[in-house]
Parts: sequence; C-alpha cells; structure tokens
Amino acid sequence: MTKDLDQVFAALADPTRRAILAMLLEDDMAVTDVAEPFEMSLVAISKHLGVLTAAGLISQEKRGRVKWCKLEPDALRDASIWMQGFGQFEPVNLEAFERFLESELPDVVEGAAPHAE
Amino acid sequence: MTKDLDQVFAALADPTRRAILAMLLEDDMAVTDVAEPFEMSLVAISKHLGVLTAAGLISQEKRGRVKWCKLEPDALRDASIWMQGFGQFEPVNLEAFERFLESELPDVVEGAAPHAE
DNA sequence: TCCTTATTTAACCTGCGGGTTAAGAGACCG
DNA sequence: CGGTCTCTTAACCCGCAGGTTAAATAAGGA
Repeated sequence: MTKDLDQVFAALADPTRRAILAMLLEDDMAVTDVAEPFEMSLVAISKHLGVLTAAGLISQEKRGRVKWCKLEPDALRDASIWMQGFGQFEPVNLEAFERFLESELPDVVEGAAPHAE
Repeated sequence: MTKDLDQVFAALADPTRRAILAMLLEDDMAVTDVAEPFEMSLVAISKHLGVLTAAGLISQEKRGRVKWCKLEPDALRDASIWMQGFGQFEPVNLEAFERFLESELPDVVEGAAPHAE
C-alpha cells in the first residue's frame, strides 16, 4: 500500500528516529532508556516512538509501568523491495552478506557500542 | 552523511515523487512531460523535481529550452545499504557490520545485476 | 496510604512542506 | 521583432511535523 510507504519513508527521514532504530537493533529498550542519550525531552522521544510504531517499524509492549520498544524489521521489507525495483544499485552482495552474518552470529549476544551516526 | 539520508528518505516519502522516479526509470523526460499525468500544477511538479534533485535522486540537464530529467539511482544506494542493516536479520554487531560494508562498497556498483525475485 | 518512577495527554509555538496563482526569464519560430 | 513554449521565481495559504512545558495517568515500593 502506498500509504504505508509514505509512513515508512517519512519515519526514516528523521535522524533521531534512525538513531532510535539503530539502538533498538541491539536490544529492546524502555522508553526512558531510549530517550536518555538524546538532548530532547522525553515527550519528544515518546512522539518519535509513536511515529515509528504507526509506521510499523517498531512495536511497543507495556509490562508493568514500563513500555518496551522492539524493532520490527519486517516493515522495512516493502520499502526495501520498492527501492530494489530500481535494480541497478543493488545494495550489497547478498551472498557475502550472508557469509558475514554466519561469521558474526556467535557474537550477537554482547551489545555493540552506541551508534554515533 | 546523515544529512543526505534525511533528504533521500524525505524525498521518497511523497507518493508523487516516487511516481516520478518510477516514470524516469523507463526513460529520461522533460519537465512538462513529467507533469502531464498528474493533476497538479506544473509549478508543483517543478518543485518536486527540485527536491529530487537536491536529494541527488535525479539530475537535470537543460538542452535548448527543455530541461531533461534523468534518474540517478546511485543516490538510493546509501539509503538501501542503511536499510539492509535491518532486514530480516536480527541483532548484528554494528561495528562489524560497518566494517563489512566498507569492504564491500567498492564492488557495489559494478556487477550489480538486477535482483529478480 | 503516600511518594516516586514511567509514560502519555493537553495546549501551545514555530517552521517548513506542498499546494496555489501570477508574473518573469530564456529559447525557439514565423 | 512578436509570439509562443518551457520552466522558474515570487508571494502567498494552510496544515502538519517536531519541539516545548505542565499536568494527568498508571504502577510500584516504603
């Protein structure tokens, strides 16, 4: 649906939101913890998380008084497929990418450093 | 540069602009011809083309009084690569992922066969 | 129960994105 | 030159995106 693509791309157009996605790539996080490294109010981050949720890029589950944010990478697939319709710029060698993943998989558990973009 | 990603994703967030890109996928076009199928003014389309140009997604070359618009799919590459970091693959060591990308980047352009699915 | 932590809602400000119409600037053609 | 086609600039409108502070809601913990 074209509306979905609108939302996904619009969500990705903000550097704060991309940074949030990168953080969630490492682990699920509570709203407060997501907000911590940013120099804006918690309310603003909460709104960003709302945008990401509306776009389907993350999901939020409330446990107790804490709301956990989880990456939903499937939502990127449609956008990715749309872009690949342009063919010529095929992003990465997929075979090499898979080999890379296999070699990296054992390390998955320990968290990577914060992603300064 | 994160600014570039901002512009690229923001440009892609508009359905009119995506439609324009799809049209240009088939052939280079003059501004007037790009505008023809849309139900908005030529000025509006001209602005959209300006946004796409600023994002590097297209280039415009003036020949005579006609300005030709050409798709520049390379600009999509960075965005596509960024998205590829998420995909269906769960937590990955980001540092290693970036190292991987750097090693792969030089090869990206050549040999990029269309991704038939 | 009272206090604190976690998060959202409400109300608001400001700037920019996307559209309009009208006018201007260039390039071709008779 | 005069007219016409192509495209941009200028001025404007409107709504929404992204931020703020202050207050409300919800869930633990002492």
